[in-house]
Amino acid sequence: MATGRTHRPATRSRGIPEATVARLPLYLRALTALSERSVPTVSSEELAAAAGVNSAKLRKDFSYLGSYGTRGVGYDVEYLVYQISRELGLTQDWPVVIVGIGNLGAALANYGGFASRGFRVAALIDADPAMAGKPVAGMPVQHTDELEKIISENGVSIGVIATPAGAAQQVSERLIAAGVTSILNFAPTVLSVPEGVDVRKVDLSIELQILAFHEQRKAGEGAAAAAEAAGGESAALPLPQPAATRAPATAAAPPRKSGPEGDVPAVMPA
Amino acid sequence: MATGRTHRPATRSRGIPEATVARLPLYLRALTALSERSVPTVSSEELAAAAGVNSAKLRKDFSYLGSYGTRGVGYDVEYLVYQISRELGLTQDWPVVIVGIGNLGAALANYGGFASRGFRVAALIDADPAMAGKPVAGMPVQHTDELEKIISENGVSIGVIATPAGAAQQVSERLIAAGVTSILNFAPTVLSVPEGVDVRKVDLSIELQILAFHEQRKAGEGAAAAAEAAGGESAALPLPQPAATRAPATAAAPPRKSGPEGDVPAVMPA
DNA sequence: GGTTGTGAACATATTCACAGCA
DNA sequence: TGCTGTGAATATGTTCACAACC
Repeated sequence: MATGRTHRPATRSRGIPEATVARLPLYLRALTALSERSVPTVSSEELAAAAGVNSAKLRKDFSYLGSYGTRGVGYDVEYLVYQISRELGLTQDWPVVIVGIGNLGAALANYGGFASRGFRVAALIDADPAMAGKPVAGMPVQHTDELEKIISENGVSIGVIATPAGAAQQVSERLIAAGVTSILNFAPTVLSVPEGVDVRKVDLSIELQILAFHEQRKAGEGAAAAAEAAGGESAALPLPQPAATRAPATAAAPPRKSGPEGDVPAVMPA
Repeated sequence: MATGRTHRPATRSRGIPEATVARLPLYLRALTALSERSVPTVSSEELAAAAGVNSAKLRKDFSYLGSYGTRGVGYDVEYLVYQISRELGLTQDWPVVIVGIGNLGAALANYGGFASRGFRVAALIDADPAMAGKPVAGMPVQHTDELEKIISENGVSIGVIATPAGAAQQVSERLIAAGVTSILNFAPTVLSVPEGVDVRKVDLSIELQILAFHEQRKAGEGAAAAAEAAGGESAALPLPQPAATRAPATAAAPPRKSGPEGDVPAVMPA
């Protein structure tokens, strides 16, 4: 059951636009790097370049947070780091559980930039009894039976799902019932969650398919555009040949519309 | 020196809006599931629910592809699978290389939904000589020295970067010089690439920080909203206590603006 | 009757361009 | 003079609501 939606309906939480929120971590990372190099101030232009956006966008983004810059000078790096951290809620430490300790879960557990950036891995959880007790990233894996206890004892409100697709919905339900209200989902499924729960998804094959779409387009028509502005270190891009440049070797004739007999090409074997 | 941007400037490739392109894989996945259950047709309403979007959006998205539905009936599942696959360029097989075979790279290599969905792992590449020859996901890891040869011999145009952040820029340059024009970047860095090259990034800590932002907001004000529509199996959400409900235990007094002396709170240890 | 396809209305996001201030 | 902060202009995305059609 639960026909609920997946992303909360863009509530424009307090005034800061979603698009801006999504870029704050980027700015924060760039600022942290500057801070480590003891750079005292940056201009919007410099910071924007470091974060990979344009400066008008960055200035507008910052304007939602307040007036933290100095005209004619730029932004104080340390001060901005603090303000953005606070805005993102990183001045407190968020305990996080990772459910599903396969290759991916282990990779996530080992990910360094975790603890350092406002998050703490409270537990690693897996359904396989054989995994229980085994140390991953210096931490014993715990069995799914303990899930509810772990969540409530540690006050966990953010869960990461790295299970197979089939288990994800059920895991999310248990997490939510136990008190989790934000989920980062690596499993390739749409999660149905009640209102008030945030879900973000990370999906390899979706990303690849989006890239494939643009690749196809490049190969198709203006295959010149790629080489065009190739200034820099790359000498003469050899214009890649993606297997067949644009001849669908699979799939013979596209079935004519409204003919659901069944002789349709078997794209997508499963 | 490449001051280039990261995402291509939303070229509205051929007419299909980016936002629509980003959802096509979602529809495709839902349709594939229906196809496996031999469901012959779906309404926009049903399919939208399965994909986690609303039906108006779905219909508008499909309208960019053409008129593939039948009024009063719905969409023919097989036919739509074919059309979307074709639109995404999945009727051909894209060879892909994965660079950086650590935990994450291995996880990606083992990801099943790879081969089945229009992509083929052409090679696994790692800089560590000790890895060379070792089989991962039934495939020998090859050394970075071979990168250029692998790319050109296999006509690879899509590369996946799963290296540490420090190596990512350089790897991307080599990939691009060798002919890659689309990159999926898992390393937490902004890549500078020449125009014509597409980069998509997947970044754990950015996603977590976005979730933290919304979490903080929930905890702050209307902490009631979460419990509100909690219909279903979850009995009485216990309103999680995220460490400190809203008291920045770290960071004492926010440094006053334009005071770059250095007594700024040490948020973000690194 | 039921469902698609789509203009029109609305909402969000980006970019421009410049006034205002250090 | 140099840079921020922001209104206004534009572009993109979403939703509504209904005519067209099966």
